[in-house]
Amino acid sequence: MAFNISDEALTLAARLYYIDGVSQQKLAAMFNVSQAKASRLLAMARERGIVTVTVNEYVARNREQEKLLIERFGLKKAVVIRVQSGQPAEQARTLIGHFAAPLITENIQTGMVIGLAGGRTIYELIESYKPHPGINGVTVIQAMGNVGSRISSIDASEVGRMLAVKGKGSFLAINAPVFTPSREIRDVFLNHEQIKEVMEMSKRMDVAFVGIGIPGNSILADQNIISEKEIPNLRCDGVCGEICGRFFDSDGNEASTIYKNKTISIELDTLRKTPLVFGVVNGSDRADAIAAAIKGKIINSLIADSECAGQLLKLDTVSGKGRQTKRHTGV
Amino acid sequence: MAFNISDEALTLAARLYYIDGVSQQKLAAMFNVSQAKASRLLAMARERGIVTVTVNEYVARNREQEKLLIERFGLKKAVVIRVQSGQPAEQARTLIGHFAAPLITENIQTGMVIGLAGGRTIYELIESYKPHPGINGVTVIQAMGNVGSRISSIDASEVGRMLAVKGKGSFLAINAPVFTPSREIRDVFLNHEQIKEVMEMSKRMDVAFVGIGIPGNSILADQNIISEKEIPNLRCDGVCGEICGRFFDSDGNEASTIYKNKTISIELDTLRKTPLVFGVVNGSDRADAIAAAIKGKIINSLIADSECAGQLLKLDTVSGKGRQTKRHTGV
DNA sequence: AATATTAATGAATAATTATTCAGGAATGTG
DNA sequence: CACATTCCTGAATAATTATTCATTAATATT
Repeated sequence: MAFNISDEALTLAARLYYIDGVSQQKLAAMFNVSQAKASRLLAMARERGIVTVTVNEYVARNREQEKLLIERFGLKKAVVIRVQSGQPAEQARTLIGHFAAPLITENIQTGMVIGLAGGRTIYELIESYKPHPGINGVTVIQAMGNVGSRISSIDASEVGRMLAVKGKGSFLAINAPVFTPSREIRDVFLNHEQIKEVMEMSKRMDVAFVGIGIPGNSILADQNIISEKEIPNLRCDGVCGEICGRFFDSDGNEASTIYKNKTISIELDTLRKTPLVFGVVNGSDRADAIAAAIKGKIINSLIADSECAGQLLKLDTVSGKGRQTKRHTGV
Repeated sequence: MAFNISDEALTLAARLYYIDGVSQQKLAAMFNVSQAKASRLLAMARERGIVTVTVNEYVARNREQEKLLIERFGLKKAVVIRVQSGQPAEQARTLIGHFAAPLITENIQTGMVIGLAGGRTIYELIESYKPHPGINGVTVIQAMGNVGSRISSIDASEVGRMLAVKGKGSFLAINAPVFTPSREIRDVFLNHEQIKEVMEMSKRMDVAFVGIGIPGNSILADQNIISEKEIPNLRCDGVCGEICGRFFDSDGNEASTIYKNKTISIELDTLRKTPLVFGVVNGSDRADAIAAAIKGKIINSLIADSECAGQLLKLDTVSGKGRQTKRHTGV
């Protein structure tokens, strides 16, 4: 019954299976072992490199665009995942998540403090993230309050929890809504011990991953946290984009909106002081917002799809104004 | 739903599946198709060569031994399949069948007349034989009468039938036992129209595959066609080996035994006139018999395992006598 | 355009492969 | 030597993949 597992034998098994198409069942009969063993032998053959599977290189990243982005926008890091033009957003997000995930692995070490917002692309990213086996403890900070009380898997609190688990670390949640009804209520929350702790810790962030929304399209709009009719007003207020529930103008400075003093989330200034802040984006409708966020130094790195990168690179050069916001006077 | 199947897309799919270990299910979700389609896409990627599976070369044949056999024994063709020493005979036969089968493909063309004996190794050989798709008609001749009336799948009649099917041709059976009780009965069979036809056709054989038995170990002994106590007598008669139920001495000349004139099978002289006659053998107990068959020009080619070939090559050189039969005077 | 023919597709299913689990052999340890 | 531990193993099962089959879409033919 025992079969001394020489490379010779494995090579024969692999040859019969992979080249000649002999099934594991038949292979097992030939070697007088169980099919389970045959499966294991083949796995062993693969491990030992007796079998190699080669796939024509798939060029997942657009290095050219990455280089241009870094040059033109002064980014620290840029990752551009290639997508087909017109590819459904859902697919694009999955691809970004899949191919950008190794970057997370690269940039997260034991002991780090990580700020994390929510959103579908960030979800995919963290979902695909495979921690280095050695990692042993990170601190994940929920970067913004909860968007609605019905928590879905893409919300910051869930995504953060997932990342903390993968990093064998702890998760600091912001147990508060992202928008409060009034400044006073916000202050009540901010003065709460739990939230103060989070805010304190946020100042020690090593890296953060945040999404970038635009008035009409963001996790906030999705969840009807911003009502439809509020959107034109935001535009009037000069809002170009949104990060962690904080709206900013085309220079990347926080805009004066009705939400400004009612927001519970990591502050833009905190992000500005964080060594590495990735904007994680997809879609070709928010190039202005991204440019503004970079200009205002809210983010200094980017994870995006190639369509998005393309739009960004089409903008008037950095010297010029990113301001292309169309002013609406209402709907 | 439709996904224009560019190499690009296939490469992505293949990369995700083969490199990143994404399941077909998930792949299907990513591409918005069914799992069935995912399976088909991957098959397409393999066909198009986007994916290649390489297995370290398994050296199935011992070319060195083949060369030596051809040189030393003056064989036309020799195929030696490597086996591990001590490998169970059953496994050895399967390997011989598997790796020698392409040789059948090579040597069988439409219109040929093929003589075929039975036996386990020949069974494996024919079982593994994959005809060239273009083949369209061969004539398969059962080379020896039936060994017992209980026909098993390894008997010449069954194996012959299988080969005829694969070659899209016809099968000429010998509807008679290999041994008859007397010379007279044999003659009755031989004078039967059906059998005469087979014998006539056998003179036109292009190629034949026959097993080589020894008194104590052959399909005949297995099936108790030769009784246990007859074996010593055969040895006394100078029998060195057996092909198609015909016993021969160490010079490869038919021996005088009680079976000699009671046998219904292709004649040794017919084999001698056949352009290509393969002895199909395995095991290390019949080197003498093989040498004798070659010497007597009953066979001119060989399909064997490396253990068998090794024994054969160990025999005193051709110049010498193959005669190493030990004489027994009884049991 | 109407019809036949071919190709493409996914749901259901069959076939195949990987994994779990429990039992036993081999090996190490007191 | 008794015992614990690890390693192997195959049966059963879970998971995955390939194929069948019926349907629909696309294309060609009249």
